[in-house]
Amino acid sequence: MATIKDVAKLAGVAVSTASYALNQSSKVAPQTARKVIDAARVLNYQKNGIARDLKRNKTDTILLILHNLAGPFYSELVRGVQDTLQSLNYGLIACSSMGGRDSTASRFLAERRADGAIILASNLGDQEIERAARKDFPIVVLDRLILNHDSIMSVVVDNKSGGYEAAKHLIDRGHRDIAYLSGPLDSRDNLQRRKGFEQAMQEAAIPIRPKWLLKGEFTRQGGYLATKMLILQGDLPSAIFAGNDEMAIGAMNALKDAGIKVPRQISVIGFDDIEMSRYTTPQLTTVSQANYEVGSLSAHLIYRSIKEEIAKKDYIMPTELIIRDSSRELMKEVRGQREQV
Amino acid sequence: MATIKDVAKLAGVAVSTASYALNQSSKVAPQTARKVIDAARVLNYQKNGIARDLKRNKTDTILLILHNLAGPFYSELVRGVQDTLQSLNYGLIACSSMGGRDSTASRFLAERRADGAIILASNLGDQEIERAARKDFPIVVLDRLILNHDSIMSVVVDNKSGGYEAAKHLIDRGHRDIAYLSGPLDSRDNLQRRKGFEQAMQEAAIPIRPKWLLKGEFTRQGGYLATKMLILQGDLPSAIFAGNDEMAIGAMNALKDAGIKVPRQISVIGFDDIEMSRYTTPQLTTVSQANYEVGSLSAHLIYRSIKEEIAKKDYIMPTELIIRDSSRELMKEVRGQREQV
DNA sequence: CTGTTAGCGCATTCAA
DNA sequence: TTGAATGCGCTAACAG
Repeated sequence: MATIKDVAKLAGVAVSTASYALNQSSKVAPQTARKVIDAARVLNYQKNGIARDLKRNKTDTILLILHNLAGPFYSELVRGVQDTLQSLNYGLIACSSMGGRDSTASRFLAERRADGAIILASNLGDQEIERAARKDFPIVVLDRLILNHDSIMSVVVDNKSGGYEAAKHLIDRGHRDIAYLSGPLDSRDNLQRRKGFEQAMQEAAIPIRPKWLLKGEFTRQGGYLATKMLILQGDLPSAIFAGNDEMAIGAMNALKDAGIKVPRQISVIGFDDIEMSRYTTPQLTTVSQANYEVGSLSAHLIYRSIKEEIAKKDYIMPTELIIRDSSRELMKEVRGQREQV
Repeated sequence: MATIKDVAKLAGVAVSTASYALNQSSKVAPQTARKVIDAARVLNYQKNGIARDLKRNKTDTILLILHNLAGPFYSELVRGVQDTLQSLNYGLIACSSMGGRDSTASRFLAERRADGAIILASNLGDQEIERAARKDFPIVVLDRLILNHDSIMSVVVDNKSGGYEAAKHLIDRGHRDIAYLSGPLDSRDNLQRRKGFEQAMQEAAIPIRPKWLLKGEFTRQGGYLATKMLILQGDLPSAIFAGNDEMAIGAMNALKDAGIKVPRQISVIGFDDIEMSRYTTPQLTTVSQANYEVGSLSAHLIYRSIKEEIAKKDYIMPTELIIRDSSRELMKEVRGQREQV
């Protein structure tokens, strides 16, 4: 590997001159620059980015930490981050936090191989994140609230209000027997969504039946199994509110397998508005989050933190109910029937 | 930021001793090590990974280059890479090649910020890849064939045979009027798939009608628009072979919008077996690639190249036809009707 | 405009 | 077993 020294030597100039020339500094005469550039080409010189980072003490790169690089994740969110950082002239690298303390994410976080990080990985401990964040290494967390830390900003979706809207949508259409398909209990998202659900039920004075509170781990399979159980129980609700779309899809699969028609016999509603939710049969009613905006905002926050133009602040983003075909008005006769039970 | 110097000072030892202690070397007395570890904890010391990389001249990290981090990409492939590298104790970072020479991918490639790269990004030039690859920076390319370079290995899917199988499947079921929905003309994948299609047509002595050769850029929208055009043309084929699933989905949407039933009135077949292909209505017949294996193999190849246990070699992976519901036997009466045309 | 020089933080060699 | 010294490749302050 040719180094800048070799280039300087071949061009017959000092290393610093070569460096200036290679970095398009105006301090160097055009002809000298020419010589340097030529020498670099001849030697097929490529700057060593690592040495550069070490010296400059910055990388112009932001780290995006996902639980699993192989998805499913919010592609709109990533797109928001990607577009924004590109326009700010920052690089973006993504890595996974799978594997605990040995994960690439943990390594990069601890060893500070970027200028900041955006984290969407619930398996990373708050503590680890808090230890990594500093003034010169701001972090935006997307899936949790970490307050009281000067260099950590939280951007969260208003899950509670989203959950409320979703539940209200069902209630307004005559549903009273509603099951909630829960995600992991340690997930903030899940908790908030459920709180919104509970609030709507309470306002409508509908008691929540424990046997219609199921667990599905936010996965398609989890939703499938939980719904299977629900079906086996015999006493089906008239609607299922799934804590996320993946589980809702699993639930619809289970219902389909059991010959139960959605939405004719049972309504299903999800949360997230993942792309697939437009391609299920029937199309899934769900709650949408402004994911692109979340991503873009996160990138801006990191950027402005680095440039120290910003005081720490946290954000709560609104949600929007997307009504599609998997939910519908409870039929009158069924309503009557059910009330007899 | 505390550096190793601070740790050494606090522990009352030399920097080298601190370094050894921190790296679990056996050259240091247990009690000395203890002191160092404690000092590190007190100072909340975190090693500077960049300095370490510079000194060691390696990063223990592999770079995965995707055209667009925000997908859609082959998640099974990424999973294969991810799992394998993790088991080999290598880190994985992913970045996008969007933005041409300013992209993070180009920077990382040129500045060699990793120990090797796996590339699945057709917008990167062969030349750029060739310039980056060296003995100590092996590259695996997945979407193209680059031979004659000692440090570049190609792992490609047998697209031609896949295209042949898909076309044959249609032909065997009585279809003769088949449109081919093409991806970007500079895409090797697309070209090979089409070649397979042409071969099958030729063997069956079916002429290829230029007006049924459409372009869709491998995107859903591209497939949608191309199919819209096809419909407007008036003379519909009895089957559409889309160069990838995204376009096939776009095509099915266009057909649905026009009230044309799949597969009753027209068969559709895709390529890739993306996850969504199981969730379309009807489910999409397509060609599957062993993506997990491709990813895993690529990771192994990089690893073994780094460890210099390997001679350069290229791989062609087989495909498999996945028959679902979007394709079916051409009805006899239609067959007759068509033959009159 | 150009050259000399001092580190960036760390791992590692060589002496002690 | 420990410590002093060196250099990875680069940038940037400073001096000329």
